[in-house]
Amino acid sequence: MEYPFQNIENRWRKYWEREKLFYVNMEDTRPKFYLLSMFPYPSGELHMGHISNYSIADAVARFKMMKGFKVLQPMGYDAFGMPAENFAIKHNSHPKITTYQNIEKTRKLFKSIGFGYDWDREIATCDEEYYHWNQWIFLKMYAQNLIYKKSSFVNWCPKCETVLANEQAENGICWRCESKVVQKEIEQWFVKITNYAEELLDHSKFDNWPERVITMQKNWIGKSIGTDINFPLENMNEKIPVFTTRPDTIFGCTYMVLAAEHPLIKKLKKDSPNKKEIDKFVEKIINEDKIVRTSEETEKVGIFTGSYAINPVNGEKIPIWIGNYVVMEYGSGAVMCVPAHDQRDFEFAKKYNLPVRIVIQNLEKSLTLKNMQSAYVDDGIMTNSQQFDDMKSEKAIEKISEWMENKKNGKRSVKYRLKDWGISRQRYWGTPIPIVYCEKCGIVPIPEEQLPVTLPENVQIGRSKQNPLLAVEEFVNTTCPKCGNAAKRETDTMDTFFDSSWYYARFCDPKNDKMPFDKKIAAHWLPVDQYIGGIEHACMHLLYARFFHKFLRDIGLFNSDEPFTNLLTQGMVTKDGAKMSKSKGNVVEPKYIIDRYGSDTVRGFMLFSSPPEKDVEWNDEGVKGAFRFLNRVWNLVQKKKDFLLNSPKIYDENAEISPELKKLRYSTHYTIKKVTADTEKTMQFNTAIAAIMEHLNNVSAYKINEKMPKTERAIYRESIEIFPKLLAPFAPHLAEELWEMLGHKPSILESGWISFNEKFLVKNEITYVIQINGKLRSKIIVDKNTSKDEIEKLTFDDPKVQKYSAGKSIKKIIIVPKKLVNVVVK
RNA sequence: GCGAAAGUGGCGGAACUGGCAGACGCGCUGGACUUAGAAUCCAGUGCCCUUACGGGUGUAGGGGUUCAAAUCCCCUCUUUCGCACCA
Repeated sequence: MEYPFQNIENRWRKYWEREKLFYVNMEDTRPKFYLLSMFPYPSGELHMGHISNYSIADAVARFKMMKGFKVLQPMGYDAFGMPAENFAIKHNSHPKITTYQNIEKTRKLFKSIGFGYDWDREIATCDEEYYHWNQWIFLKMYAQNLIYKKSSFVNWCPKCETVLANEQAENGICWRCESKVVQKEIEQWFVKITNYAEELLDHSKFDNWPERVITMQKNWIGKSIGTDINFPLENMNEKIPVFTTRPDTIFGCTYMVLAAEHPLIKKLKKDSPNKKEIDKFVEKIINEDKIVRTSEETEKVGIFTGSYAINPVNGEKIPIWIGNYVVMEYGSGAVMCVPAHDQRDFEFAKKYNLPVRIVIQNLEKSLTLKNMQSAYVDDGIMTNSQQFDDMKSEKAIEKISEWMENKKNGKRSVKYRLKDWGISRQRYWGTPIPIVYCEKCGIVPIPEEQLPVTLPENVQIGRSKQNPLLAVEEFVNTTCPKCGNAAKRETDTMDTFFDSSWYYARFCDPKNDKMPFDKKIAAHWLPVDQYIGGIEHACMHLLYARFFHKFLRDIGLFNSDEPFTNLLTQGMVTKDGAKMSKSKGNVVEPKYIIDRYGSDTVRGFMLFSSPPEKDVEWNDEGVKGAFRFLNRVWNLVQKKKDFLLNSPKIYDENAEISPELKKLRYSTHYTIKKVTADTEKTMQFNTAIAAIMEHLNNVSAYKINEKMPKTERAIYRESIEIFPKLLAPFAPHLAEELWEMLGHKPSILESGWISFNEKFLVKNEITYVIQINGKLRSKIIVDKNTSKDEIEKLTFDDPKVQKYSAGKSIKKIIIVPKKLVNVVVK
């Protein structure tokens, strides 16, 4: 018979809610533990990925509660953004209606699973009470000069007259109308995250972050140390700054390449005879996919501008080209080209017959223009470089930089691959940017007291081609906060990453209507002790949130440097080797599985099938296995309940007991140790659950009878009493039920975690593995105190050893204490 | 393309700091129970040779270091994630 999971789960969910077990009380003086899972986009359905993610978090939360912490586990919704807007268009409705409907559904599903959230703290980023503070933070950043406007390129569909996200413009084709996407230059708002680049590179304040996330962030920020050098233009009173990490090669610079987006091109082409070709070329390059364009394998192409620059170190006239392999986003959008010592420049120079000059020789001095098949990019000895000849190139980097600085023609500098963060979106469903444009006063930020700038509801979604806000006259037309004259509102809304960059702080004080959160309350809860979410957020979300934290610290709202002390990146749920998605038709509905087997089974399966940071492959049969396990535990307790309740709880630890009983007690204490360590240290719930299963097998194998002496009854009782305790993080409803069946008062979460006795884990006998030439041939069991000499003697007494060493000479014998013996024979 | 990871039976996975490969679960095979099925329980289960005893072989592929390699090093292949307007 199946255990009555439905009754059990309903009953305990109601109990937890009634007793407010997961609602945090600020008066509670126990140490805090803030556990946060990345909040979901409310699509109206939870998929298995969510269940997996939140089951991991809930297990940690419950474990920490039992360990005596005051656990804060909140939940909310990342509700703004393109998918929500598109969902509404598809259903011919309004995002506000559909989003709140979907939130309702999502909340219901969460509640049906019994996750331990403090629902009083629920937030949705599309609530006015939330995005009010996005605007407030925006203004604070604006006041600190961290926000500015600049023109940049966006994907633009000429037919739909709308800006497209990268995913809507795959392969340069509009997802709706299949027109060719072009790059359009528009003015957008940017956040100077680069001001914090150096501090973001400092990962030393984390307790436990996956090394790979740290590496990815470091590479994403991409610090490089080099020199800015100015190249004067011939016949023009203008200079082109270039950034180079190899100033030592500057005497070998024979031409220069600008990015197609470089602002100087407009000036240069004026006097050029081939103006039309340049325009055509630039347009073509700008509209190419950047990943493809800058790929090493893509053929380097360029066009001569007709203008020349002067190499400041030797006065040489060098041609200025425009090329596809230079991007505007990095450095200054211009590079000095040294074909002999940079592979990209080398290929470009070969193609267009530009001069190549060797200025760094290898140690053998064997480089010649004729034998060069590729650029020589290593260090070496300077040559063709006037006063720097024969110097080591590493030293020349220093000397030439110094020389340029003295001549006021350059400066040592540090550049980052990290770009400033473009937060403008030409879309409706997001936080309005609190700015007005006044003819008299220019760009005017809305005063704090006048916040929030409410997102108007009266819009036609999906009808108008451009940003729907442009058509809402009562929104756009306003008065200037400075001079009171008529003015226009900004119609761009914010990137949703802005919303999710500080939500962890709002959860600490979600109802505050004076501030985004109270300083003292935030200081109490932050940083988040454990953050859990997908690896896909390694660079963007996690860097943005770290940046926000540092900014809010700098304006005095936080007293910590980092938002998340520990990070766990969990894997996704796959089926048939692929991520579950509707288009692939491999979605498993959580609701169906929960109705059939219960939430404890689904949690158990998710946690058992693989370690948390790995993907979980969904398997219908595997779920049945988890269900079977919980049934076996329930049946065991159900059957033995009366026997156990009539057995003593404590026993004499020193009493002589049978080897079988000793084994059972060993299993009990070993399992507690294993589950505790796996849960606490590495969150390896898969091995923790495996250990509980193993213990169940051990207990089931132990035969009992009514006449068993007291000590034996007590040890047997102990072996069963640990099940509800150890299962409480993974199968919380069943655990509560079993705890009560065994005569305890609920809730088990308030009963404390369980400890083991190291005394019962001591083994007196040790099994040594005997290897001959590294191959397992025999085993010997010896007392734990046996000396090395004795072990060696026992090894040679072993018939197997004699068999395999017969007629051979013993070369060596290696004894690894408490493990093995390896005999090398020949 | 660049950056970051991963690869172990039929499947999910386990293996401390280099020391018995395959814990635990699924599946499969055989048995018990049953009118029958489902469920449950018991036994077996990497592959190859062998009736057995036993032996060989095996952690994506190739090479190396070591008494000893899934684990360390080099090369190759495959898969996954990210690449700045998906969140």
